[in-house]
Amino acid sequence: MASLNDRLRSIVQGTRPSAVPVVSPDAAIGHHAAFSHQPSAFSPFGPDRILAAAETLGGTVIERPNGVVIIVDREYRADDVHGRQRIGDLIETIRDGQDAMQTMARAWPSAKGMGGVGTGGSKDPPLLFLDLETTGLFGGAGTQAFVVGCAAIDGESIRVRQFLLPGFEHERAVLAEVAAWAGAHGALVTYNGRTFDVPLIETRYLFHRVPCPLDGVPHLDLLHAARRLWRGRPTAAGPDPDESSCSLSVLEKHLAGLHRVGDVPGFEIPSRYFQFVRDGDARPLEAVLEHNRLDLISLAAVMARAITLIAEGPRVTTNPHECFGLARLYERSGAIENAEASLLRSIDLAQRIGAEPEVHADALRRLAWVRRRTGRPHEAAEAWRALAALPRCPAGFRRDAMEALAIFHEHRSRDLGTARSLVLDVLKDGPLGRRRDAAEHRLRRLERKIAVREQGGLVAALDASLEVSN
DNA sequence: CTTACTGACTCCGGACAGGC
DNA sequence: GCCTGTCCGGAGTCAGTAAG
Repeated sequence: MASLNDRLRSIVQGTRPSAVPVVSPDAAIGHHAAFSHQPSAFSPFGPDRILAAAETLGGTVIERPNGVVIIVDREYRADDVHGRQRIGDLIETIRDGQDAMQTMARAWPSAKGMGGVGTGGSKDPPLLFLDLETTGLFGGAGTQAFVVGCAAIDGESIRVRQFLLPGFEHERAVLAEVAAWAGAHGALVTYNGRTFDVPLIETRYLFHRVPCPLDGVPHLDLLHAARRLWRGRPTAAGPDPDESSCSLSVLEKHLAGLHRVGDVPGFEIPSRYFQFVRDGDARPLEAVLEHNRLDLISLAAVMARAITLIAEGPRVTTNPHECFGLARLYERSGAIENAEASLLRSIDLAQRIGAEPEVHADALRRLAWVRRRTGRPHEAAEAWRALAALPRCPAGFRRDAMEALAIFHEHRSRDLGTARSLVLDVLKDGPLGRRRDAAEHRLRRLERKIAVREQGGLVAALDASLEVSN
């Protein structure tokens, strides 16, 4: 610490810096210690507090013409674990995940340009996992990011670099450092970043009239794939909305088995930073930085699980719910064969477990839709029949099945009697509004057709008997 | 608490097919 | 050729939900 103070004094006195580096060398980006800034840049509290804060947080300080940045670097090595996940396994899965990422990109085209972007393989620029800690949730020009957390795969490790804003007046310097780092990376991966992180950081660059380094960078927001795969999943404790949500903190427990100890609740994060800005004591921020690092690694863990499911297919899950979500994801991406295989497995799993009438019914209904849409009405009818016959089938699903079967029998198999009795069953259910109107309309039409057919039969019989008598 | 994005749902119009 | 019904995509609406 004495050396830091020496260095600090030299800055305050406007002399050249001593030989002690205040930033870790980073050849890829080309940082060099150049601590010659005028002391006025360190308001509201002095440079000693910034250096002390960096030391408290295990970081380093770099100075730029427009301000000062605290940088905290951490490395997660292959043998480290995140919950029950080995970091090395996450890295390997993500590295090999190119095809699965493209599937996600096709499913959510707003993940602009993910196709063709590497996943951190030897020739690709590494993915940039991004997570901000901000002064609030409210967005707009008043909310600032005080930690820009970035993670990237580097060899056999995940490297996390956190850019901490030492005071509001240093924002331009932080943004410039982030831009330099982001420029060395490829596609962006976030959690709810499309709504939160990216618009917020774009606003900050816009505010300072500086080009945003994320403009035009391919972006995969994992929230949407996560919702597709895991939303509304039942939990061991029953239907608990808190435990079946798709927040990152809930998913990391579910997917990676990570249980955080002493984690900072999100709502507390802004106030810890305001406290730091007031008194310069960085200790409350240690937990905030740790929270941010865990979020970044969890983001990678969620991504790895999604990649495994998409790449390996439905055989790697024994959960009918997850399997159904996988089918929906494939369907969105246009991989209809994979979608159908996943639906069949979901149905099979639900049948074996026997405890999931909703997911079972949902999968059968989806299977029927997929088959009808791909021009296989007879196979679709099989699925509708299985759905209508499902024990404990939710009423709405059964009604859909009977309507679809009535259409099938009227127009495809030409079994008007079966169609009519199905419509009568639908009407017994007491549908309301347009559904009732449609069913009554169908019934009248079927009865007309049946009468015509019977008349035709009578005429034919009469003709035949006349022919015999002649 | 705010914001904006998504998905589910409904409605509407056009394309198409089949029956008469 | 007309009528009826289905299918499909696009537009509009609304509720739910992540982020600190």
